[in-house]
Amino acid sequence: MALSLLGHISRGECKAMTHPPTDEADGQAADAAPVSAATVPVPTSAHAGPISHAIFRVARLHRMIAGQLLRRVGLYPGQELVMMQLWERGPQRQTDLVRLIDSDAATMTRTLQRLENAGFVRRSPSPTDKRAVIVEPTAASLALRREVERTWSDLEAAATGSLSADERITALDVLQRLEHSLAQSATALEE
Amino acid sequence: MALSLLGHISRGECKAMTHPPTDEADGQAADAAPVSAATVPVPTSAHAGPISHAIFRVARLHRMIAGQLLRRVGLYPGQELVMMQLWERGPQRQTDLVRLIDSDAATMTRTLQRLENAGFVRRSPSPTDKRAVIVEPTAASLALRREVERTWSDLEAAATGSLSADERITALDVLQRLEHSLAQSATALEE
DNA sequence: CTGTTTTAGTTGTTCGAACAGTAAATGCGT
DNA sequence: ACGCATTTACTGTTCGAACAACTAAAACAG
Repeated sequence: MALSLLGHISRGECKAMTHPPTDEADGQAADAAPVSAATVPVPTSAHAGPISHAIFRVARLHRMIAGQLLRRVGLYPGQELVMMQLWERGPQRQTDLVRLIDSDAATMTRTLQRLENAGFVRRSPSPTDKRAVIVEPTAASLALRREVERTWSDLEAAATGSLSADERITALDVLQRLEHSLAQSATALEE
Repeated sequence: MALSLLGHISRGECKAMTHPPTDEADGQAADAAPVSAATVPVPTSAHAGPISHAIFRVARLHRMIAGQLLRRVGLYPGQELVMMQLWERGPQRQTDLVRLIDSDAATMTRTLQRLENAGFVRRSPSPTDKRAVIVEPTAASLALRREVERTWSDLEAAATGSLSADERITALDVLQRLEHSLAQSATALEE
């Protein structure tokens, strides 16, 4: 059963979102405003934080679809980011990748070990810095590049497919406002 | 170093998003349209899918902050969703929780085992269905409820703190459009 | 009633994410 | 030149997420 993709849609009351694409379109207004009764399986969290909850759902769906698309290419989510950096910027130290991808050194180490085992990456000690490891994409990995790029455009299409040009601009604006807001909170949380 | 929170902000070139809220507002047009030079550390993925990439970043920040807030309460991200369902709806079978949270049966099993070890949940065999396990919140867990609810409102504030009422409405609308779009794609990907 | 299918839950495995701790090399100030 | 903080990378651990395979019980069909 898993999440099986669109598992989150399976809460039956979310009418306009059931699999048969029969009646659609009116979906978003319908299940947001009314809040319905207490009988509706709207997760508790929706009361407390509608936008947080929406972010959560969008994020999960987005990640899920990305995972499905990447699976076809033979990568796990996250690995594609590393490969794209390597393809675009060439050989680098792990630290550089960590900074660019904005990831964790530990995660990067293990992800690169897996990419190395998969044959997509070669790692060699840096001649100038005995601590550093230089990472570079293998020739074999180059065959993936097109597929990964197509995956990204597929993913973008999945997210924005039913949006007009104006809506996409609005979406980007909203997302950046949210990011800005979250980033501010993150700084506050830090010290 | 980890992600250290706001690690992703540390790429200095992302002007309109640096901590000092000095010049903001113009952000989305600035780093989306021009694409700048090739020297800017805008992740490769941003070219291919600006909205996808924005979703990804918002999702990560959101999850990161949620993790920080939940840590104070003694829960891991995801566990709070289970507890909230239990608090609001009382004893349930695992399957019900899986459907409500929209999670995975395997994940639910292990999450509940951990919550049981932490003393927040009690699990007992169902008297009517020998397959099922009834899960209920412990008395000890009730002390958490307020804190978790405060966590959710804190998280909502973190995401929407710098947004006006109108912007929040727009944000919710956008997120629901994105969800709808992604959900549609998910169905297409399924069969 | 018997045989098949569906449902509920568990376990195993492989991922990334995050935190802590470690070791080695580098760099910097005195 | 020495000492000390920083940088770089790795390991261990615990999470959730996702997939596969499996058991046992229930529901269903004939």
